[in-house]
Amino acid sequence: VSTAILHIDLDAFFASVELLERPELRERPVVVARDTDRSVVTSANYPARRFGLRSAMPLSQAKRLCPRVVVLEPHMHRYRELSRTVMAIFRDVTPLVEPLSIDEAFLDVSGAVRRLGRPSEIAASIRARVEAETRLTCSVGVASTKFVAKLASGRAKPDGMLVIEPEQALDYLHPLPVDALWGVGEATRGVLARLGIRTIGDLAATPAEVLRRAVGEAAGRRLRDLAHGVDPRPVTPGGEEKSIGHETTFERDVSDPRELRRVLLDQATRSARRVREAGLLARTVSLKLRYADFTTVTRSRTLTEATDVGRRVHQEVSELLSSLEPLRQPVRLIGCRLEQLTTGGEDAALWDPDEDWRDAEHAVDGVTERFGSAALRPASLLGGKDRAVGDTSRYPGERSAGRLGT
DNA sequence: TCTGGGGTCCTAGGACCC
DNA sequence: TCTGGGGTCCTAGGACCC
Repeated sequence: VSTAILHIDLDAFFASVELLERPELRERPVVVARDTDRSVVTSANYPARRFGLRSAMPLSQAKRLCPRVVVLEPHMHRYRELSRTVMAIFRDVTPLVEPLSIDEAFLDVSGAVRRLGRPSEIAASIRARVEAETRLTCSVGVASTKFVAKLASGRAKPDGMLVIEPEQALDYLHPLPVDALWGVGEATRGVLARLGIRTIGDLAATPAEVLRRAVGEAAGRRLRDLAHGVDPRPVTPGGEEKSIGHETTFERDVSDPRELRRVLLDQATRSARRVREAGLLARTVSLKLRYADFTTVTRSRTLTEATDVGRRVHQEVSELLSSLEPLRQPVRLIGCRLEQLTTGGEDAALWDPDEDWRDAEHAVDGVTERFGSAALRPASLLGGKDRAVGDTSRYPGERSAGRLGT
């Protein structure tokens, strides 16, 4: 086994991208977040981290900890664009690139060693290229397994590199707290702590059966393996997405069912469009609701016939909402997700999203996208065309369709 | 402190099939 | 007539990651 897996992670990615255009703010504490009462920090630069600001922290708390913090609005399209640039640099080195998220990836460079030198040299040249072409810094962990490489890149931050040779791995791992492991968060850490398991070394010394009872079959085995430095997962590029969806947290809790269905229509339309653009169809539609007290419920339904039509999705998700009515509390968040994506949708390359008038159902999606849900009132645009499709005379709030499981 | 939005994976129970 | 065990699908919920 060679030490040829790289984990590369852009440093404070969103904040760094914003600072490209606001260099005068570099030394000041900066976070990226939508500036609303219920926002959380999505990225904090290093000066902000000195005040204890972290991503996922409520913005209100961040402002309390650091009143002079500068809040910058996110620009997802820029991040996506720079992400593509950086991933392309990685793919120049090897086709074995597995993006983990918008700002990090695993690379298996074992096949590039003869051509490009030792993994640490490859890592150094990638770091130089990323900085030269994007003015962003990244950190690289080099190891013989994915999870040790990921731990190493975290340790190398910011703007650094750390190589962990296979024979050093266990000495490196065992003193670390259990939640350093990928897949151990707050809940699992609590469960393990009650068993006296605090470090990865403790974990390695725990009998498999004890672990299985504590955290379940799959997690138990995985934790034990990782604690022994065992991680056979290969770097695998690509992979189809398994679900597509959108969710919205309201600035103020909402009780009005018409308002909820308006938001659902927008989410259903956008989700279905993304499914179409991927040339896929969705078999399962699911609704997510978070009440004022933060309890969250989901309802889902698997269709007999997969769909990529926004109106169809909206109809399902609206009926799922009906099954929860009357709502026990005002709603804080609502979301719509499409799962069980299958191929068989029309090839996205064959149609132009702006000319999506192949049939009346997709036409309805097009109208919704262009003119908003108000355009769907039978009186305005769609009366005749709509009825031609059948069963689409409903619009948000018109009726409460409680019919399920037919 | 008071909790976003995008996801993935796992568990558990029940239905159903062989 | 009563009962086994394994596998898959569906649904709901939850942990976790960035």
